[in-house]
This record gives sequence, structure tokens and C-alpha cells, in this order.
Amino acid sequence: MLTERFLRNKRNVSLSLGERECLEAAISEVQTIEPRRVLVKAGDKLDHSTLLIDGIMSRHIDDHNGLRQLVAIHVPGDFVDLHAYPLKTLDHDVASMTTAVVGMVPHGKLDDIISERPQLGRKLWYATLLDAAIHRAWLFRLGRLAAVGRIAHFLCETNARLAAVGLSDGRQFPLALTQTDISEICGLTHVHVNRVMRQLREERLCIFRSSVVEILDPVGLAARGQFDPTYLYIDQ
Amino acid sequence: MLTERFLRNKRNVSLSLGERECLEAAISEVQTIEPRRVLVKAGDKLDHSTLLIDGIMSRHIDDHNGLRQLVAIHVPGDFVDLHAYPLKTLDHDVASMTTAVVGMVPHGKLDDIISERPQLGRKLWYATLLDAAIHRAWLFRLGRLAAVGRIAHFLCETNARLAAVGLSDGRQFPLALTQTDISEICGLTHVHVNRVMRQLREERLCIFRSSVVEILDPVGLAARGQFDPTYLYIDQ
DNA sequence: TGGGCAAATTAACTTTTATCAACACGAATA
DNA sequence: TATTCGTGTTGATAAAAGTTAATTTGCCCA
Repeated sequence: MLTERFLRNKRNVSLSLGERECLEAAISEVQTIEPRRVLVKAGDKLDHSTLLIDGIMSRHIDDHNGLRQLVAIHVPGDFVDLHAYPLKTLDHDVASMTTAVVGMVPHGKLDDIISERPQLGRKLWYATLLDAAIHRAWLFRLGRLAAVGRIAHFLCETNARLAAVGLSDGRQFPLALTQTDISEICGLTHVHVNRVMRQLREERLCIFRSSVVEILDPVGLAARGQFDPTYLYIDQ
Repeated sequence: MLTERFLRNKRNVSLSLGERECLEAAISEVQTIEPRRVLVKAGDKLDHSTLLIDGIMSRHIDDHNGLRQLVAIHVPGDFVDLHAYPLKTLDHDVASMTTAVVGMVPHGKLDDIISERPQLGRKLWYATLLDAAIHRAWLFRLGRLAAVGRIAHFLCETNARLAAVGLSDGRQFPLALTQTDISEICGLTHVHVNRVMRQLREERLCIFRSSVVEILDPVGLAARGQFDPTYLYIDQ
């Protein structure tokens, strides 16, 4: 089922089978996207939103020097640009980081869902607010944490998000990002990311190699990143 | 009218008179709050949301050393914690920065609005997504801009937001924040904020003194902060 | 009018991170 | 097997921002 990971294990919002089928039916088309494709540019007018089924996608804002700040990454089960439904245009770009499989959901079908199934509509709203909660955690990361903490926090978050949708066992997970990607997420240079990665390795906290993250000391890594997963609103 | 500034001058979402009256009627109580009061702690269960009528409020996340990162500031017309309506608990604290006048809106009344006036419900959703768009701009600010740029960007944003609700003439506006507040917004120390403020003053870009911001060179300041107001979704 | 106090300001010094420049490694390919 | 290219790694140096500690300013109030 394409929507099986949507809001999976999220507090207060388990979808009924009927709701899940309804959402599934709203997917007009499934596409496979190459890695590193920019799908949406800031300002584009959108008539559909994108449910990520497989792979990793990102949202970013460009600066005047052609550098970019990632403002979100998305894992399977996330509605990548659902906020484009009320907002109509986006304030940032959307891109694939890996090969990605996505389901396109026309906004017209969302209109139908809202009017026919207001409870499901509320859950879509909720999904966009989870995104905002993650934005806030990223603000904390960038504003208050030094380089080691930022990367530790990011790795803990990604582990928790992937675990919630069954893509991490809590210790180890595939993550096909480069150190440059991490630098664009954490507001650092790729050179400094490399140094921090070595430090995490030497302190036996975490190893990130060959597109696999292995967390050796989950408690220690969380402490380094002052990571508290409450903001992810994961069940239990 | 208490709700007169809500979504004022925002693109695609002008409220009809009926909608505004409906929202007005949903305010159960108006309160005046002293400066520097923490109204909501992370994790609190909320049964109402707060419309800011006058003053400045903030949302922040505490770190392990008792320092805080502000994740949002709110100006009159903003629904400070509307996202608590779908989420039920917050991931951060809410506080007043100045003396503030707020309208309390019970979540039960929002339920009624959603079911009886789905169009207005959509606009409430929209309002929470504007918050998220501002979060993303703050991520850009913290992740890609150096100290001068961060402060320039913040001052431009605040000017634009206040101007949209009639509280700035585009050049000068009252802003009762301390340099320490700015440091908690921009992820800097208050000492460094002070140095940057002097620099902005010496470059004749902006003067912030006695709780008044005076923008001497709007274009220059925006350039310094790479500020593009599109993300605020302001009309025109 | 003189304390008291929060906020602003400044200086000296330290730490962190960026910048610049090589070089190494490994997978894909000719 | 040699080549290429993206990615990772390392070192030297510079720049930015943090830390610590005074000092000043402006304002409220006894």
C-alpha cells in the first residue's frame, strides 16, 4: 500500500482503514525520480502535492552565492509539499536526494477529502504541523548547537524518523547522503563536517560510512546533540 | 475589532466580514499579560489557542545550559499557538516579550468553525503554514548568513510583518526588544549583537535605539540580509 | 538627588569554524 | 589496466564569533 507509512506511529492520528484507502485513491500517478533533480522551484504554482513513497527528498533555499540551506529532508511516508495545497506557491525548492518514488496527489482530490472526510482533513493539517515542529527543532540545532552537536542531533533525528516508519532498527540505517549534504543541512562547510565525523567516529559515538549510519552509542549521541524526540510526536 | 489584524494583507486569504465576526465571537476572553511571562511550557496540554492583539510574544526552546533559542516571534494579528489545536501539546514554550493583550480562543469553538465554515477553517490552516514559512526563512538566516546578515534579515522581516498590519511605516517602528533578545533570535551572543549593531549604525543602514528601529537604507539592509519578502505571502 | 539595576558598550583574549589547497580513495568506465 | 570524477580526508592559515570581565548609560524610584 502506497500510503502505509503516512503518519505511521504518530501520536493521536492513526488513520482508519477507510481513510487510508481514501488517501490511496487520491494518488493519481506514481513516478520514479532520478537522484538530484529539482522538482519544484520557489514560486511555482502547484496543483498537486507529493507523497514520498521511497527514497529521500529535500527542500532548500538558495543564497546569493549559489549555496543552499536545506530546510527539510523527507523520508518515506512524508507528504513533501502538502503545505503547497493551502499556500498555492512555495517559498523554496523541492528536490530528490536519492532515487525517489513519489505519489502525486491532485489538489482537487484533497478538496474532496476535506469536504467529505473532515477528520482525514484534520490529519492532513496535522501532518503539515509536524513538518513545522521539525523546522523548529532545526532552528534549535542551528541556533544553539556547535558543529558536533548539530550533526549528532541530525543523526538522532533521522534515526528516530526512519525507525518510526520501519526503516531503521534504531542502531543502523542506510542514508545515501554525502558529507556536503550534511553540511547544507547543518549550516557548516563540508570540510568541517568531515572533521566532526572523524571526531564522532573516534569517540565511538557514530560511524557514517558507505551510505550507512551506525550509531554505536545512542545515549551518548543524543546527549551530544541535546536530542529529545518529543517534537517528532511519535507514539509511545 | 480584536481580529482586525488576523491575516491582514495576506495573499489569497482575505476574510469576509462574516468570517471575521465568526472568529471574533470565538474569543472567550481577553487578557493583558505582563512582559516576560512564560504562558505555556512545552508538553502542556492546551484546550485553547491565543490570538495576539497587542504587543510581542515569542516561542522558544531551552537548551541544557538554560539558554534559549527563539523559534518565532509574533506581532499583533498572529495566532501565537494555533498549531496547538491539531497537535494538542506543544514542543516549545510560549512567552510574552512585552506587555501583551491576547484573545483566548477555546478549541471547542474552533471545532465549530471547522464544521460550520470550512472556508474559514482552511484559512486557519493557512495561518499555521505562514508560521512554517517564517520558520524556514529563519533556518536560512541561521544556516547561511553571518552575524551582520542575520540581524539585517531579522530587522527587514520584522519591518515587513509590522508594516503589513499597520505598525510600521516601512522605515521606522517601535520594537521593545533587548540586544539579548536579538541574540536569542539570531543564535549569537549579546556581545556580538552589540558589535553588529554598531556596524549597522556606522554603515548608515539601520539604527536600533531606545526600543525603536530606524531603517536608514532599506535596500542596503535587505541586500545585507539577502532578504526577499516573498515568503511572508504579503499582498502586492 | 543619589542609589540601584538592567541594558548597552567596550576591550583583551580564546575558540571555533571557514577558507584554501592538496591529496587519497573507490567506483564506474574506457 | 588506466582514467576520470565525485567524494572524502588532511593541513595550514585566516576570519568570525565566543568568553570573560569591566565600564558606561539611562532610567526608575526611594
